[in-house]
Amino acid sequence: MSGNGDAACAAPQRGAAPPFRTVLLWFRRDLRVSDNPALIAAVQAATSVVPVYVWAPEEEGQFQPGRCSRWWLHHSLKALEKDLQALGTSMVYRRAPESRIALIQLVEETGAQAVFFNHLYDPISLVRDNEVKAAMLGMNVHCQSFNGDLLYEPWEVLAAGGRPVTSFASFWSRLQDMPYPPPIPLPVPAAISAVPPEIVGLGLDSLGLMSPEEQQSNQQLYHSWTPGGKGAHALLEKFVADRLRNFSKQRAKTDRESTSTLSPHVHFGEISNRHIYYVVKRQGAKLGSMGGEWRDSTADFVRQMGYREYARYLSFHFPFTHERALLEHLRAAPWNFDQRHFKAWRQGRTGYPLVDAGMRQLWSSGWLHNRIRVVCASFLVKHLLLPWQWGLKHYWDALLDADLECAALGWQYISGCLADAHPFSYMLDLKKESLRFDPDGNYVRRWLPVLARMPIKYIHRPWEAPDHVLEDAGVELGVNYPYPLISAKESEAALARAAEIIQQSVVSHSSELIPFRPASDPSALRNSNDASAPTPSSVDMVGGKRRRGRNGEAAAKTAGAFQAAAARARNPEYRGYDHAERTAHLAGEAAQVPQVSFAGRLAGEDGSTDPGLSNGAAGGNAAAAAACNGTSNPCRSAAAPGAACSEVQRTDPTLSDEVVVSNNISTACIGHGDTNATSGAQRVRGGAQDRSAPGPDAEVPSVEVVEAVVPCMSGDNNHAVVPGKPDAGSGSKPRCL
DNA sequence: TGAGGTTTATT
DNA sequence: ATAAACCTC
Repeated sequence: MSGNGDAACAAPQRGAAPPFRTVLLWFRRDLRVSDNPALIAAVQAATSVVPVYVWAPEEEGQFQPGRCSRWWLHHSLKALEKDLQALGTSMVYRRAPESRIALIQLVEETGAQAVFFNHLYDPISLVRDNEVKAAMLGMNVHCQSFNGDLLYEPWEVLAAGGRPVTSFASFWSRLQDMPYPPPIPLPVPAAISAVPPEIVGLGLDSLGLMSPEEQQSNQQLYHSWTPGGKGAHALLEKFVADRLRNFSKQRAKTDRESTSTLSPHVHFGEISNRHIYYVVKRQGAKLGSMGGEWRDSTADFVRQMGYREYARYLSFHFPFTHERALLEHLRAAPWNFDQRHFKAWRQGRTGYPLVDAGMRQLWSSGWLHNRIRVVCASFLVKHLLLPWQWGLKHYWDALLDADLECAALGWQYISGCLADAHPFSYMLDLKKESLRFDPDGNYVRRWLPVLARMPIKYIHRPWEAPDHVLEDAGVELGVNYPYPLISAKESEAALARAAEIIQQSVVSHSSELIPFRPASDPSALRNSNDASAPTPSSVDMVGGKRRRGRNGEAAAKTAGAFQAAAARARNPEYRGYDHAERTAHLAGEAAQVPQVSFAGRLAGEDGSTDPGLSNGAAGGNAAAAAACNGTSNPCRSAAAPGAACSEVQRTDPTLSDEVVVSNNISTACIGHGDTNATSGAQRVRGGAQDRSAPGPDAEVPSVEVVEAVVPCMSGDNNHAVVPGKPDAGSGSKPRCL
């Protein structure tokens, strides 16, 4: 008995009165009634349970969910509401600038003596949840949290010396050698007492998760997806019955039918991953003897689940991986901060059909097959030498299943800043990938209709096609489909140069500054105090002067682990190893390093200049245009709204685009974490990716690139100035090869 | 059969 | 880069 079983400690003795009169059940990304440890515990521990969902996107900073993600959240909550109603209760919705504030209010209104919730592991939640606990402690309210998301908690899986492991292989083998199984899924409670009538919340609709302007863009989502636990379980059943058997062989196929497509369900916790784990395991055990493919496929699928598990593990132990590289050597990467390249990538106008098809599918459907995510991400980082943080932010804004921990792991993997990934210098072979994942070109044809009539031979490299072939296919390079943004040769050379610069930096700094492989640094985690918290437990008690039963000690350790993780997340200097001795050096370096961000704003392009971009809103980009005209300013800061952009606005005649570039935009925009054209409030409701208004070009992720060493945007010529790179300006002009 | 080359996956 | 899996002679 482990994990969920511990939840029983909160249960009353049979016949005895429950220890609490009222418990707040705080839902977050555990939107389900089955296998929900916090829910079960609350039902057992309280006479009255008040389920609550707080919509407080502002506290997520620049990682507020995008349109598709919010659409999903809305419908997921709706489905949960229905499930709760069937059990006899309802959801209390609140809108607040901070979850903590709403919870404090609700505690006061309900007189709740306890708050129960399930753990989250992203850096933002680590901090917030600990602040919530502190607040509850201050109010003498019991606060108890549970493992509702993972097979094993991050502190249960440690290397010798209590340090976290830093390679997936060791993580995975440890996970499989654990002496006890992952928590067994819990049942749906028989009934939940109704919320007292005097407790009122908002209606789901008035949270504004979907805005009217987005409705049109959201229409197609209804056809492809069914958010909610019921949809999730149906999907899992179908997957196990139809596709699991051949998962190992088929999953590289890029059409949607090869994978489980459960990720958005899993992200919002509509279905417990432990449930999935046991279903798949059982299937493998049952049918493993019937053929190797069952064994391979179930193991393979569970391994994919392991990546998600590992992502949370890394995020917990190194709560900066969504913005800084795990291996520090990428601090020296000479990123090519080129707005035009970044924009072309987002719009799917790089001239490489597989990448462009992927980027258009991403933007228009919110979904991408994993392999295509890899191809597009790799193209951004390795071909265009753009910082992976920019790509991460765009994926975050566009993906239906956007998940910060998985994003951090994926992008760091792509960028070569994990100990067990490709080295930075490795470049994906696009030719090969195209042949492997889209041999017939059907994927490209589907998402790039302009290439629909290209013969197979040239569909992945239209720039090599003879004129008459292009003519027959109705393709005019440079007109309705772009020339490659950068040639394979050029990008290879640039990558090699970049890798050299990085390598030099590593060599010259490694002794005193950069442990190339922090994984093997024995001083790793010296400044964390969670090394002593490996005891398995799902129960976390903070502030409970009440029950410190037999699990009290383990619970205290769990709380300690979370406090330590929150402290790490709060500490901007934390890099997974003792940082103090290097601070001076870093501070010296930081003084010469302008913080680079971007607040590019391109107006009036979209469909009007690119007929191939079917999703563009031709001529309808009023919001973006207004943003650049100063009607509303994309660069806002609380202190000086609109201060940053006007002085650096520039027009680039080669693109008929207004390009807003700034050197020190970060100081003005970054703190705010939001450089969208719409106001903060509008953005929350979804300005971000509303296709009926701004297209992908209007989406301006503000991502602080803190690890760059020198590159800065030149206000003069709008291209990155990269030391050691002779033709630094080469990326600034549209390419016609 | 096994040495030796080739492909594939790595998060 | 590197190892494992997969070919081939």
